[in-house]
Amino acid sequence: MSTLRELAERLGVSVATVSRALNDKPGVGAETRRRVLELAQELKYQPNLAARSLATSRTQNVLFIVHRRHFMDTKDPFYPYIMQGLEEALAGEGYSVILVTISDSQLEAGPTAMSVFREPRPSAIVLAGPDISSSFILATATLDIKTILVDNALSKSSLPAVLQDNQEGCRAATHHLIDVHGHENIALLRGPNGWISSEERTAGYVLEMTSAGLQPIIYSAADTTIETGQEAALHALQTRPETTAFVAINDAMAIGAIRAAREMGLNVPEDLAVVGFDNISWSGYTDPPLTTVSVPMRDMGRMTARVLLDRINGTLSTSTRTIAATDLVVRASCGCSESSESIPDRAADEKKIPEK
Amino acid sequence: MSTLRELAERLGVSVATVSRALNDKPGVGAETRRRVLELAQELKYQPNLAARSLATSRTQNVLFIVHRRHFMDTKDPFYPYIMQGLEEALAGEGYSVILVTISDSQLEAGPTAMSVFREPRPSAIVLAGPDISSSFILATATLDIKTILVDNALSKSSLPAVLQDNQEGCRAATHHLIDVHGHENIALLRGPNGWISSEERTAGYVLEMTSAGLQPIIYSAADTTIETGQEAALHALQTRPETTAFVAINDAMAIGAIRAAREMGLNVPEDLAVVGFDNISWSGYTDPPLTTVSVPMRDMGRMTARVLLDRINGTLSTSTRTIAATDLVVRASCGCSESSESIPDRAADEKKIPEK
DNA sequence: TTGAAAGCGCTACCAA
DNA sequence: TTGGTAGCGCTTTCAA
Repeated sequence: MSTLRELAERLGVSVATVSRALNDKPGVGAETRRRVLELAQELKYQPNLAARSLATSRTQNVLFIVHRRHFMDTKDPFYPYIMQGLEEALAGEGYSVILVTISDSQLEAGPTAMSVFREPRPSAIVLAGPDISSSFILATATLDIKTILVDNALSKSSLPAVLQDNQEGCRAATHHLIDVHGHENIALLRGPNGWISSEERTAGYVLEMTSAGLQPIIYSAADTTIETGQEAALHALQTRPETTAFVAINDAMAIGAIRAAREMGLNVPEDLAVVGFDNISWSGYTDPPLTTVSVPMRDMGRMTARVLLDRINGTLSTSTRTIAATDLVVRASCGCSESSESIPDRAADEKKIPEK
Repeated sequence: MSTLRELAERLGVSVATVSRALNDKPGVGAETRRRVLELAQELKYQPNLAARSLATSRTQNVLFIVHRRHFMDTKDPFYPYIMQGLEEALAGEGYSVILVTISDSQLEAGPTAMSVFREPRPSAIVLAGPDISSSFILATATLDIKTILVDNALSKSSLPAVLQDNQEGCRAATHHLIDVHGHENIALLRGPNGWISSEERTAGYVLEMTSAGLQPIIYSAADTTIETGQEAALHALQTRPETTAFVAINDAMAIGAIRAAREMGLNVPEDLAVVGFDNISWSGYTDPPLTTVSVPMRDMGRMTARVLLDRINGTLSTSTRTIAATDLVVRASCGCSESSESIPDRAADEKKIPEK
């Protein structure tokens, strides 16, 4: 393990100069810099992170904070994918990703009560999921650590956030039912209010319905599971038998809707069309295979890394929302024949929207 | 943020004494130690981890290393659960868990090529999954960093490992088919050789079959997915129509077997019984609901933490395998009526088997 | 543009 | 049982 001093001695310069050269800081002659970089490469110099952290009181770590109940959600694992994308993109940049799952009581106690925020502090913090309370977010943001939200956003704040295009995804799904399959009585199956993705998906549905001159019908359940989806769909089918299609806020509820249809003796998609959202791994194996909207989760992790790096390096100062494109995945539950599944993948696209 | 020196000055002792007291090291008077601990508590003293790492050349981090393709396996997410259990158990002990996903080329290049192994080094390394090559494992083990395997083990080595009770689980599942449902022509659907969990599960099946005087029939597929399970089951049904039950090496293959049955016009469980392994989250929602063997993944993460802490603290010096108990989850695909699903949960049990 | 040196806060060795 | 102190390797300020 070579050290700064070793490099300095070999080159006959001071450690300060070597440090400056290696860190791209001004005040080093071009030729000197070149020689330093060359030798560093040759000796495979790796900075000692503890020493750097001690001197700067910052680690090279990024905290991935997620609610304990939500990290590995059984009905819809979302955050592990994002974390992996983040890790893959950050590993090459010299940053490590630390998993921190927090409980309700920690959420309430706030970030300062957590030892992971002690000196030296992380380079950045990723707050993942809509169930991180805004008080926790706000408290974190005042800590002078780069903070970014994923699958969540604060309406009145300028915190950077990475989101999937919920509204457009749900709009496209609804549009498909209307335009391709000619449905008119399309009901939305959704969960409780408050989560940004639910709200945006609902907005997409409503937008498309009204712009097609159709009446939006919304059924809200207390949760977004197979069971609640089934219940809500059953209720919908009983109270409004004219319903011919469901847009579900996620795949679990969509699967519940298919079960409800079967329970009522209805065939999917002949008597009832169903579309979901998220494209979870087993949505292709339901009977019939589920038409749904895919969310590029790993890409969202990579996007998060990019935004973070931009902020850490000071390249990007304006606050932005980064929106990952979603894609309609057409299978059979909407009424299509399953052959047309592949739609060109624009998952890697991303657009940056300067906030306000 | 109080420092060691601050405590020392307040108490009128040296920093060395304070350090010893706080770290439970010998050479401090009982009364002095008490006073130090008291003041530390009062001031909420938190050691600066960078300083400690610089002095000891060890971080307080634990690396969770898993193959990039395997961390979030779409057909059977396993490691995120384990990682979460690990994190939960370690957070209170002052350790952080860093996710490191590695590619094939990194696997080949070995641990020393990775920057996460530079100075200061992690307190411990968790190598998760059977697709970490033994050369990588061996190289890691020589690094003088506490290393532990999860869902994997080296036969000729004394490395500690945490595993689920695959053999007993598969034996119990097979036993259930024989004993409760009277099947005699039971075939095993499995994947490629080499993975320890597959081998052990196969062994459990073979053990139970032979001890019941029945002939084991094994179908190996190239992978353990729904598709390969379906193919293998189809092949089995065509070549040996007398088959009345399948034991599948995992839930995905079991689901494939159910699809194959449907394809052949067979009813599950009336004409064909199927049991799986892993109890993945949607195994309760297949048609019929899948009888399977549950693996306490979060608990395995906690067990890993415990073994790690024992080793770090030097409490435990003998190398062990820690085996997490598995449980048969009886649903309907075996022929039972679904009511009996709950079997007392002994998931938290664990037994330690001194190696050799 | 370069160098010297003062820390950062802790651990661990050596003396007392 | 205690204290003094020399690093650990880096960043950064101040002088040259």
